[in-house]
Amino acid sequence: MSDPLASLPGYVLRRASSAALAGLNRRLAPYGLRHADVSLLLIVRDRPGITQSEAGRMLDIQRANMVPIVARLEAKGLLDRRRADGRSQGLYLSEDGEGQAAALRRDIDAYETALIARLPEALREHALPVLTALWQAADAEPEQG
Amino acid sequence: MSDPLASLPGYVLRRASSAALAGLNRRLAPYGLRHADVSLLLIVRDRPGITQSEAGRMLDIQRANMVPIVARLEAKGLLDRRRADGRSQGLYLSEDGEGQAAALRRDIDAYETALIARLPEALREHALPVLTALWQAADAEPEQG
DNA sequence: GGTGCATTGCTATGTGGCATAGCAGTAACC
DNA sequence: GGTTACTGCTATGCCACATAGCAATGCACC
Repeated sequence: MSDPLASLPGYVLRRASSAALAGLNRRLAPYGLRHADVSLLLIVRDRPGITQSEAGRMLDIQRANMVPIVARLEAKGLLDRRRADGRSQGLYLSEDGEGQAAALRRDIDAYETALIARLPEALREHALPVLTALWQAADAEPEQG
Repeated sequence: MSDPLASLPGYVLRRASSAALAGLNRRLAPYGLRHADVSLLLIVRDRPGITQSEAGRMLDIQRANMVPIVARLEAKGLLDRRRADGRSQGLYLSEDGEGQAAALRRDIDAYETALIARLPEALREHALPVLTALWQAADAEPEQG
């Protein structure tokens, strides 16, 4: 099991991420939602009236790829679109959407809490700061090779 | 910028992972290799003669998905296949493969080092332990909802 | 107050990672 | 020696993500 890749933070990061995502998807399956859908739902819950493009920028999802996500959530009756100006539309949770979003948030929080609880105690407090810093560090990348 | 998802380790983990992967892929582009190819190359370098299935298990890649990866690396002349027994084949680096693998390893190490260096100093030492523990924690998952 | 430019939501399309189902050939085990 | 397990493989589909281009709209600036 002495994996030559185990010493590479980037590789371990990727493996941890995909394992965690798989776990999350198991939780999400009963809702019939994908994790991308859920992230949008939670954003809109926090910022009612946010624009599709704005939400896309926050979630780092291209405008083109927002279309099917919004359409799916609207078709499920969780999301409403209201024209904000001639070109953009504000996103709002429907009543159903509010309920689902609250339930999802509870489930996800529970999942995340359980995940962190499974870490050795000494590492727990460092988890979120490390991840946040890594996100920032990886985003703020090179520019030059 | 007060993102309601920023407090969810799983979400931050995913964002960090995809940002880091994007950076890595930029490094890998000159080689014409994908990160999955590279991980296999490094595994074979560490364990010459390893079987396709064994490598797949280490990398958590399905047998079916190993096929095109091995084929690509073989077509590039980086990897050799030698029949181990009637059904399995041992994987070995070619001379070219050895060279490429060594160069890749250097590049990737440099990339990873730079990534970690961009973290606040107080967090650096915790990064790999936290990630490793998260990987393990996410893998060792629930079983029950 | 009209013109050039940026933005929005969208279609169409391609790619890469990952999953499952099924198959033929081989090995291992009783 | 017959069942069971494993290997490499084909075929196929899903999802996330990317790019190019479009019509409609808003905005800034002269």
